[in-house]
Amino acid sequence: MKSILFSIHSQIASFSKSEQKVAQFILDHPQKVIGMNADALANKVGVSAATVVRLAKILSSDGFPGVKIQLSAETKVDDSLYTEVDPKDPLDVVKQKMEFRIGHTIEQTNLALSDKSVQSAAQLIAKADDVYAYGLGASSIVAADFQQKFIRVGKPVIQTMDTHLIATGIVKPETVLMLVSNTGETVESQKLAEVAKEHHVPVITITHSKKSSLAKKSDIILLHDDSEENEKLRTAATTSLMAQLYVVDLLYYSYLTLNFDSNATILKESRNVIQKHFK
Amino acid sequence: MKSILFSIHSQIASFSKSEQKVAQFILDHPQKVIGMNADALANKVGVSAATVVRLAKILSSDGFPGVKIQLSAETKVDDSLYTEVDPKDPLDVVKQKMEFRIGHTIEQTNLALSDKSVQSAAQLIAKADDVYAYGLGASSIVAADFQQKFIRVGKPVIQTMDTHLIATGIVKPETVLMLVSNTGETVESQKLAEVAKEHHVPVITITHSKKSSLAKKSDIILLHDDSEENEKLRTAATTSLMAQLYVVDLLYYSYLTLNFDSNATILKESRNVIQKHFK
DNA sequence: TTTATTTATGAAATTTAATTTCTTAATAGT
DNA sequence: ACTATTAAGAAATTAAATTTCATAAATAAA
Repeated sequence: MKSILFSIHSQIASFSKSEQKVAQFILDHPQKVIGMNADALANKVGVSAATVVRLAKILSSDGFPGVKIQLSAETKVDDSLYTEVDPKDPLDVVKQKMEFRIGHTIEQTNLALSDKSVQSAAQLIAKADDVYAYGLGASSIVAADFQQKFIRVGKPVIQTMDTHLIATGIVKPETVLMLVSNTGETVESQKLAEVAKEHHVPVITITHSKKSSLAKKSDIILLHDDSEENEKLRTAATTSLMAQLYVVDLLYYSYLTLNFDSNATILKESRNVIQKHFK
Repeated sequence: MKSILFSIHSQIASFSKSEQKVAQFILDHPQKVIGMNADALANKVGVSAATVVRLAKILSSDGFPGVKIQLSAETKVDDSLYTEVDPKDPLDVVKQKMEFRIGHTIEQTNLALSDKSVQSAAQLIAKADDVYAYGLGASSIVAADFQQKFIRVGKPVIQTMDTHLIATGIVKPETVLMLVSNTGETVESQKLAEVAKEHHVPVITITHSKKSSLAKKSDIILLHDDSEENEKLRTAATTSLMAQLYVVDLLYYSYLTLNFDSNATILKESRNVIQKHFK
């Protein structure tokens, strides 16, 4: 289905003068139009209802009500939901707010994250002999997810919180270091990045801040959204966690497609193993 | 603006018999309803148009057309996006598809998950002396997140993959066992549930299947969506993982609000510790 | 169990909104 | 300047939504 706003935009030159007035109003105030009837819109822009309806027929086979329905599908919901969760909120309100926030976070991450970085990161991992992953706190969960996903497609990842162990591992250049740090300021991660640099080991970092100290020490930055700037109580920041996991998932996907057939085979085999021996 | 589907879901019990027929049809086929008029919908479910309109008035101040408009806003139109990610898709298409899928998953989880269960689970945890958490594979990540969140608010959670250790821990009735299992068929989890039952330890389970063996052995079931039925390649099932993490987050929220002031104080203090000693 | 009262429901009437038709005005082409 | 074509509004029509009202079903009271 095509975007109706886009369709208006690209067709507007071909409309008649009165129709253009209507079309322009729809482009400027789609949200308002949703709440109007054809008559009201006609009055608002100073044309007749017939003109409004005629235009509507061009835009949608379902006439004016159809236009409103399509506008509603495209015009993003109002932002009243995009508020901080409050400790006084009942659970069903929290659910609504969270649903909205998570959607927003993923959307923002899609914008922030560069496809090229993901693909380069996937290639680095594919070429590497060993991959080390490190994250502290909530980021350790992301590092663990990274490990699980890649082991399943035959790419062993060492994930540990023992920084000394990682430091001793990343002395060969055939290695890759994956760091996960929301703020990009975790001291331990920075130290590991320095060690990696010394030994010409590429560093991939998942973070929300491209200006952070860690970002500056990284070869590839996988940027995710951080909508938690004004977090208060909702510390453990599930939306940030989800954004990071989402980045890992895209990276995993990108890796899979690099050599799809062979990776899919390994994946299938690793599933069979579980199925056969543990179920 | 509240979600109309959510609103129907939570109010449906209070509707009359005929209204319920209409409401259920809307829940099952929102997309179809958008293309119908009140009469057609009435005929489809075998009630009168008056009933349809009456229900519509309850759901939206703008009556039946208003309901259609709201459905359109929520029912993410583009079906082509709601498809399995394909290995041939370029990354930007994958991003779009994933954004949609994740949104859908959270939405479905909001519908599946009962507020009452979350609140009861939070209360059980609050009353317990010790909490044990167990999950295997991707579910271990969820269990780890659960542990992290609750430790930060002063409720120690023991999370380990050593089932024997957990089994020896859950012999006192002041204990709670949290199990995470997507399918609800993991053998180890079932064994732990049996041990718990023997010692009158309540079992809380996060799963997508309420009919699973594990669900039957649980005292509280926290149900999440699983849109991965027809997964092919996208095994590591990030959307399921996110749904589970989301459930944990709601549980955490619910726990926090039980005794908000004291929990917020502990949380603040635990943050200060990190800030002061590790940054 | 019977009776009263409330609630639920559909048929028909009404209202409102959308759409079409028809006429006139504006514009462009000869 | 005259004719053909297109544009646009007023009024008429049609379709949809909504309300009213009578009746049936369910529930409570006697």
